[in-house]
Amino acid sequence: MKSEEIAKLAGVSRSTVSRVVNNYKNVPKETRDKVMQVIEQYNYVPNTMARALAGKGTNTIGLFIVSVSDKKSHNRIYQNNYFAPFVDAVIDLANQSGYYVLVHTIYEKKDFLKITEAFSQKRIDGGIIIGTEKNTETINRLINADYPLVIIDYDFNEILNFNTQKKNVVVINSSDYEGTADALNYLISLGHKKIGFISGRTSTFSGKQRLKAYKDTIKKNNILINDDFILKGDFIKEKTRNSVQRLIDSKNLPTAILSSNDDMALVAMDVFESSGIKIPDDISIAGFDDVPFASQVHPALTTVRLPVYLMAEKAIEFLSIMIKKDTTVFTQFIVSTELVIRESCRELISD
Amino acid sequence: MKSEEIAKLAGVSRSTVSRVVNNYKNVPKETRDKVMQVIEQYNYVPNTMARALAGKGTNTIGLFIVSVSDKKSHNRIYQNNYFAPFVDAVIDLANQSGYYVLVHTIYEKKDFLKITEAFSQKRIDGGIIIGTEKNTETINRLINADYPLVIIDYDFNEILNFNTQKKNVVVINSSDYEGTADALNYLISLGHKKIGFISGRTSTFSGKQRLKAYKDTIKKNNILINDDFILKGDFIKEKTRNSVQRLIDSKNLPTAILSSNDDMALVAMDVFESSGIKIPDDISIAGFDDVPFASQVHPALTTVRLPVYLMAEKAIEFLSIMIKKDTTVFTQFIVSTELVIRESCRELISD
DNA sequence: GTGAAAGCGCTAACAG
DNA sequence: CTGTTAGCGCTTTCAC
Repeated sequence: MKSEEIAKLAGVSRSTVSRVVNNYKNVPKETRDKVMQVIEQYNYVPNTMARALAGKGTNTIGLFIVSVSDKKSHNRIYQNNYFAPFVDAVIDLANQSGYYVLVHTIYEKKDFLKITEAFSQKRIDGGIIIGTEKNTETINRLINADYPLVIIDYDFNEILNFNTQKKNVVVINSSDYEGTADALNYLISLGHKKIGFISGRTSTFSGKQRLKAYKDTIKKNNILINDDFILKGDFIKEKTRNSVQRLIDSKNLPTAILSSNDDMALVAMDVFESSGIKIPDDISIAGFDDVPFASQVHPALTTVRLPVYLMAEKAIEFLSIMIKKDTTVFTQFIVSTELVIRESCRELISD
Repeated sequence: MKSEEIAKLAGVSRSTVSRVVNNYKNVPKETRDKVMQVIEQYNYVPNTMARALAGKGTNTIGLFIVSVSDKKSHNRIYQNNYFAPFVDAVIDLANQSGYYVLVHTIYEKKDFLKITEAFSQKRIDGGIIIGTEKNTETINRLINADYPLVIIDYDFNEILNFNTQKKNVVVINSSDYEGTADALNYLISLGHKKIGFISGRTSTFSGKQRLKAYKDTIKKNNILINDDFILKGDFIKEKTRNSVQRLIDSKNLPTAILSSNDDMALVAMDVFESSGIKIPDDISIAGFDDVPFASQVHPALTTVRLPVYLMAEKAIEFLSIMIKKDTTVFTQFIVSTELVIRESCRELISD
């Protein structure tokens, strides 16, 4: 069923059918109704490929998940507690808004080409990029081409520096700095002074912010920073396991540890308990993200909640606005985190 | 950069460029090399929309997640421990094979149209359908249109009945019946005789099979089936919570319970423990699926592992074969489950 | 072997 | 208001 046939059946031309389909105003109600009836009767849906070729959008958005690492074994998304819920939420929300979603993973530098390709081939009307290690060059090319773009967890200043003209971009970040400070202040209020930190990948905006907030907050409270207490985790479980084990072997433990994310906090809990170190009795642990696991583990993990669903909602919302070209939007949107106190931290009773 | 420009630069016609791009044999190596060089130099990629319009495939597959329910509040995929890993695995694997993936959720009957639409609009070359409540009518229409299709968890006999001609379909199921029997036999070997069952949605093939296996196995072991011990869970957490609570209130507990999936088993554990009923001391519990949670909960859940990743691999593999049209494939593929014994079941010491 | 030309289904500028 | 016409970029007969 093509527009020509509908036209014939309705006794009009293809152009008129097109006008009706695209909701042009200059079609009399009578004609419109006549055409619409035939369209509905035959369940006609215009061919998207032809539409796209002729210059219209494709009604689909791209979701790119980048997880570039030096390692051979990549951190596959299906086993990542942070990506997975976001991905699924985006799909769900986009579909509800009538968009198709093209999802693509990026594990190597050359995969970035897939993003530009998807845009230049008109496969997508707009895109969302999430993940570690965003490629600045690619991002700038996309922005300069004025493709509607939403970037999750990215340094907005980088965009400001590279782009004099404001374009169609929105960056969505969370209050990583404040969230980290909140958690730390909570730990300090519990009487902790020897507070360790498991850092994430600092090539990530949030990873960088959380580490900075840790150092700043510790200093601000007149606590001496002990570099031995800053563990490298890089958001990778295996690496975290090793770092924590080394800390245990050093026989010099902090009384509390804040982790840059829950996945690493959970690993730490596991390693500590295997070594007979009880949580929260012997050491307090807090995380960041509030992944589903966090609340179901024993003891339940105290953590800083990242509103993943809200972030997905905002991403779709902004992208939708940009695609519809009602207005151009260039902004950073910051969602608030929230400290969720559970059972993994205890008050330090000073003698 | 379009084929015409490449043609000009290479000193040939668009047709020749097309032939080179599509790997036609009747192009002399010399010409091919000449064209290829220009293509690579300018990083030319043919426009997929135009290609699709002209009759070629789009190099993208569709992934449809159906979760139809009578309820208003749908069981969103992003919070479903069974769908999420499969979805993510499929995306990952498809991307690795060079496919783009279009993901779509289906929450209402009318959403099924999106599947046929995606195909008829040539948005996708093939599709994978997973989830509850598959719409037989839609599926038959798709099969008869000969669209490459992989269906997860579906009764193959339904397809055999409705389709005399063998078409391009493969159904991927797991050994639900055997897996259930394995778990039950394990429980029986532990000395349990009063074994309850939390059933899933019987509108699902796996849900039906698991229930059937439960009844058969219990009977086969000369144990009387107590209908009070068969709890309705329908793969829904809230429903499960209520069913379990009612069982507790009845004061007549089985000594062990097998759940149709882990999510419900986890809910049951939670409800029991809230009522002061210890696992596995007071009651043994086993699940099905082996979701990531299962191994990290305390006590770790004994369950039947569903090889989700393998299922995703097979789905892509078969779909790929069908799309390439090397051969037509019509078959059912059954992946094996495996009993994973952990800590949630204990031997019943008879006096 | 390779180019010319038609066509995939749709939109948009141009007339009327 | 509405039909006619010319593309969008590619594939594919059909000749040469």
